[in-house]
Amino acid sequence: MDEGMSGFCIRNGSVRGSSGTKCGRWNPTTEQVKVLTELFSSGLRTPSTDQIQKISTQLSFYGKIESKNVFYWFQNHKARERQKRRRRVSSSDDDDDNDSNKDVIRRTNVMSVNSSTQNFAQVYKVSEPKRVIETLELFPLNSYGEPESKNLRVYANERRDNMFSYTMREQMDHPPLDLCLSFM
Amino acid sequence: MDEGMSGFCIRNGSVRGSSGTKCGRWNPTTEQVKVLTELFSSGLRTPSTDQIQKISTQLSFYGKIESKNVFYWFQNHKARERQKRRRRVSSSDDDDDNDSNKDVIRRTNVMSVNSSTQNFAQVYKVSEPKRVIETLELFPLNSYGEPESKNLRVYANERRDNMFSYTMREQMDHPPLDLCLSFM
DNA sequence: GGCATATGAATGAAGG
DNA sequence: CCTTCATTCATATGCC
Repeated sequence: MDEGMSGFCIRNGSVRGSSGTKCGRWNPTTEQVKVLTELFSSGLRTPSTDQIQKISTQLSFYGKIESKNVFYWFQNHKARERQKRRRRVSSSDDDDDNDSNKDVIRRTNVMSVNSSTQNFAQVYKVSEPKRVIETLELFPLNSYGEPESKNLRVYANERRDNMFSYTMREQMDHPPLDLCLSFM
Repeated sequence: MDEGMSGFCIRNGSVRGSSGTKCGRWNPTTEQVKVLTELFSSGLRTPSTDQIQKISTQLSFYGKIESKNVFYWFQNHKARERQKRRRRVSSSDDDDDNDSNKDVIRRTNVMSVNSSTQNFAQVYKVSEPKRVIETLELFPLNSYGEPESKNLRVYANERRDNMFSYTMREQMDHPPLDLCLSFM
């Protein structure tokens, strides 16, 4: 409804090219897609608002991007993967569309954190002033068997592999930007 | 979960999409969306069951609709408006935006409505929070995206014939408030 | 140039 | 209210 036809791009007279600055809808750069894809394959499927923000901020280095783009990207990517599986499977093979692990990343943790991690708007629930600072729990990745991570103040290099210590060395020619996607 | 599908592929009258009017889920007509949007921008956020019922009844004139559709519409609209707000806080850039409900009338397919000008006896519970209602501004008939001459606020008397006159006369037991909705 | 596919964006419907 | 899933719409892009 609002934007109607996704045309927020008020065509400033310099677009419509065929490269880069297209207006209208987000056009991810190769690097952005790459990072997003890696995050996804690491198990991140439904990033929290916080994560979205961080990812977005990091990716903005490669080009214009907004939080919602990240949000949609994950939504779509997940949905399509499932859809594909759904379509092609149905063979009732062993492959039973095990998507139940969708919450593999979140669930269990994110929600319980308070402090700055309010989800979209936990504001109304101004009840507990409990701990203020805590550290967000890292997402469990492929194992939830880490319930004891009380001291989750883990950082990039210390993590298993669900975290990208992106230090683009290769094709990088931009500022540091070590993308430590340990967000959350 | 008992509603089942209620799917009715209805009329193509002025359904938004351009493609096949899929059935299965409610596909609001532009008029319905318009009214809902106006109600929302007037301050209505969480209509009571009673209001939902009435709104639904009135909107059924424009096409199939059920109470639950109205209910969901408000829930979603409100939630998304909020999310949009939240998300908007990142993106370093000064992404100026029409955060206001610029509500574009998607297709403006102002079909000729057999305007029966029903009396939209709507119970606008002038409850606590907002009370911004007075008269809804008319919309630019069949033009969209064009500059709204600040002053084209037309009122009831000027309405053509597809306008609802919110005049709660019947079950009214609250302040005046005549909501003049102009449809297309 | 249209048609086919990929994918960004939107939103109805639930679940919790 | 908050989060998520399923569908669908709208474009961009690639192929012929």
